[in-house]
Amino acid sequence: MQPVEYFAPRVLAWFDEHGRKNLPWQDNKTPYRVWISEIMLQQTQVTTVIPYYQKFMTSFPTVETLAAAEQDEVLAHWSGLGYYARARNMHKAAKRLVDEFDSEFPQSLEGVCELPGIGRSTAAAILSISRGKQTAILDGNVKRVLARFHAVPNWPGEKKTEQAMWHLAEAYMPSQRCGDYTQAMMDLGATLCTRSKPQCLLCPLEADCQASKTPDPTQFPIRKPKKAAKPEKQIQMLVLTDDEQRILLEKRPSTGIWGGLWSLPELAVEESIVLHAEQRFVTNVLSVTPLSPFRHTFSHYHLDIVPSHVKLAALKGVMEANKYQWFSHSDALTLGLPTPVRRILEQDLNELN
DNA sequence: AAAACGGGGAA
DNA sequence: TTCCCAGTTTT
Repeated sequence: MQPVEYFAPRVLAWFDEHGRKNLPWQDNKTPYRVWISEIMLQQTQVTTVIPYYQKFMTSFPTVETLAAAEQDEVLAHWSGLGYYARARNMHKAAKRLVDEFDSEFPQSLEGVCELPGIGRSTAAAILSISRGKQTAILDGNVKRVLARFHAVPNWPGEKKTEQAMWHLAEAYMPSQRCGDYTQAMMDLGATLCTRSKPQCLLCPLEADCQASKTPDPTQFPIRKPKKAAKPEKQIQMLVLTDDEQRILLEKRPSTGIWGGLWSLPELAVEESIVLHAEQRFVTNVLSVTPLSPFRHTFSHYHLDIVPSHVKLAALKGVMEANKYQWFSHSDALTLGLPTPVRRILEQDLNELN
């Protein structure tokens, strides 16, 4: 592998040849103009940002004009870009700059990071591009370039990994042409070292890029570990009715899933409805009619519900007080019911009457 | 349908 | 400190 000091010159030479240098925010690179562009570019592609940026700069050419504007007016200029909290943060930061910093952008990374909506990477981009400071960025583009160059074996979302990547980013940051280097790294990630279909053959770093030596460089950065597939559970639910079309509901325990709500009696899918119901409710089953099964998804598992409509003869035994109760169909729908239970009752009405 | 994105704010 | 979210695009 080539020494660290070869990295930036290659990137800069590529930038001189292929980088973008005529974007609206690339002339008159004041901290204010770079700041606005970086905030807009955080969430949106260059081609979308350009017209927004131009209109924004026409309306708010300076930090003073932005600070003096009404929030509604600022948000109107943001309309369509999304993440509106960032426009609000930006407006707040503009007021703070004018009121507390005499309209001057801070010189230090720490100072810039104090402003709402500006974190370490955005602060570094502003200072390197507008003031030539040697401050490294680590945005999504740079993370991808570095993760591939070193074939980083861990997910960059882990704080340990991200910390290591910050060290890499700072190690490669040159002391000259800092702004061009920042822009070059963003361009490299955006145009060559893309998430899918990277153009490794055109990349100035290809010779020493560890990922490019693997069969599939797009395996880097390592993807976020997807949380384990949700388990699947199955349950039968019974719409038990008596000779007056009333429905038997069961009050659930106050803790756990659907705590305190009224629900339908349940049984395992492999159990016989007739045997189970006749034993549990000490009566005779007159008929069983299947309703449509469906899936209900919780945050942590899928529940496949197999509902049936069951007509019972008069109850012979006494049931636990308060736990079970008969309700007319319309009364039942006024209760606190879990969503799938409400769905079954509505379905029951449609399919049987 | 799910991941990515950079920072804020809740836990 | 660490975790989760916003709102849209991309895959």
